[in-house]
Amino acid sequence: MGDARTGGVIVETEAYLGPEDPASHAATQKGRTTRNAAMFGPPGRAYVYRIYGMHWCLNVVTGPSGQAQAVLLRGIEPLEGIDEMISRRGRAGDIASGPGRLCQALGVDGRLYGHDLRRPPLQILPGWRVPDPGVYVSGRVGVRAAADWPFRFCVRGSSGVSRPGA
DNA sequence: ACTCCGATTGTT
DNA sequence: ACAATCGGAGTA
Repeated sequence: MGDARTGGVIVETEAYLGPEDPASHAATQKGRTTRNAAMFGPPGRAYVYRIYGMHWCLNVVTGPSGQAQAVLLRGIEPLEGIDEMISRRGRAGDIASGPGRLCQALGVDGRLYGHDLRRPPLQILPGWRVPDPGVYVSGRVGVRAAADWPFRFCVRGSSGVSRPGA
């Protein structure tokens, strides 16, 4: 089966701002390009891009049109269609912890560029509140510029977090 | 046209 | 510690 519904709870995210954020694909020097165009579009859409020539990364555009703000989804804790996700990943461990793994597990690729995340085949649904003590903040992973900006949010103790910290 | 390198992952 | 792998972005 390659059509089983898959999904989980988002447990690790990273925020990226617009021109004022040197680590953002929308940084001033770069401006609007073909690749980051979705970032400048309306919120609630998917900004998908390829990294290192082999992995996909999924962002949720968050700022209003023109502001180019987005949130990178770095990890989910698998809930539905686990077998399908394991099949897509080709391994049982680390199913969807990490931006690349998350996309592979959910079957996300460039076809979803600009997709409206309120509707199938990929949607974000209401979850539940996590009390502040259950969340910790850290610097961003894998970036050179502004790596220390406290924009990474993780659910404490979750197995879906890619690089567990405090 | 050419070079550099990345919001990563898996293996050595 | 390092290879895999390639298109985007900058330079010319």
